[in-house]
Amino acid sequence: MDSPNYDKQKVEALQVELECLKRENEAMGLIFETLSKKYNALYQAYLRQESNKRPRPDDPVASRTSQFLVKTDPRDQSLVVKDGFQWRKYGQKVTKHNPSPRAYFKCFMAPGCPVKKKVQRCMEDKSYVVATYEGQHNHDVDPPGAGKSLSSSCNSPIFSPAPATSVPFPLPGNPFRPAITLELTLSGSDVLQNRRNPTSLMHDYISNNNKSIEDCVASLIKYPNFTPALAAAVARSIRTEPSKV
DNA sequence: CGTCTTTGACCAGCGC
DNA sequence: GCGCTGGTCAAAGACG
Repeated sequence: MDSPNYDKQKVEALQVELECLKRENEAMGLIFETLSKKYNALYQAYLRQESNKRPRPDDPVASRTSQFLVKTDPRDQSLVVKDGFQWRKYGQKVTKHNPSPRAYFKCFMAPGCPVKKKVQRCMEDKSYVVATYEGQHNHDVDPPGAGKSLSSSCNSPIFSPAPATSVPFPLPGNPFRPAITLELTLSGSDVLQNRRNPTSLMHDYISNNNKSIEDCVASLIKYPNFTPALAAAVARSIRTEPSKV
C-alpha cells in the first residue's frame, strides 16, 4: 500500500490536480476581473445616460448633491451616519411618503462649512438609511484621534475602514451622481502574480476546457468564495477610493 | 454651566 | 388665495 511507487503516483496525481486547480483559479480570477470591468463600464455608461436626463445639469446645488444608502442597525433610531465629519442636528421632520422621520444635519467641523445632510430610514428596508449630502466641504476630514468625539460623528476617515455595517454606496436611482463610484476592478493580476494578457488566458481556459463563456460565468457564480471575494473587492475599492464626497 | 438634542412653530415654494 | 409639504429656526429640556 505504501510502496514508493504508490506514493509517487499519489504525488503525481496531486500535482496534476493542483495544477488544474491553479489554472482554474487563474481563469476564474480573470473572468471575475473581466466581468467587473464590464460591470464598471456599464455602470459608467448608465451614469452618463442618467446625467444627460438631468433637468438642470448646470444647477450648482444639484450637481453637488449625492445620496447614499447606509446599512445600520434597524433598532437604532438615532439616524447617525458615521462618515468622519462632525454634524449638528438642527431639525427633524416626518415626510409625506415615509413614516420614518427625516433628520437634518449641518456640518460644523469648520466655521462656514455649507454642507448639509438629510438622513432618513429607507422605507423598503429599515436596516438601511438614506443619507443625502448637499454642498461641498471647505475643509478636510477630521484626522484620526483629533478633536473630541461627538455623538453624531466618528473619527474614522470618510468611507474608509469603517465597520462593515456602515459602508455607504450610491443609490442607483439617484440622477445626481455621488462622487464615489464603486470600481469593482480586482487587482486580480497581482493576486495571481500573472502578467499575461487576460483575454488570451481566458481564451486558453475556454478552449482547453471546451467551455463557453456562459459556463465560465455559471461556474464562477457557483464558486463558494465568489460572494466573499466580491464583497472584499467592493470593500477594498471603497477603502482605496480617495475621499471625494 | 455649557453644549447638544428635541420639537413645535414659522416660512417659502409649489400645485390646484 | 389657499392648503400642503419640506426645510429651518429657536426655545426648552437633557446631559455630562
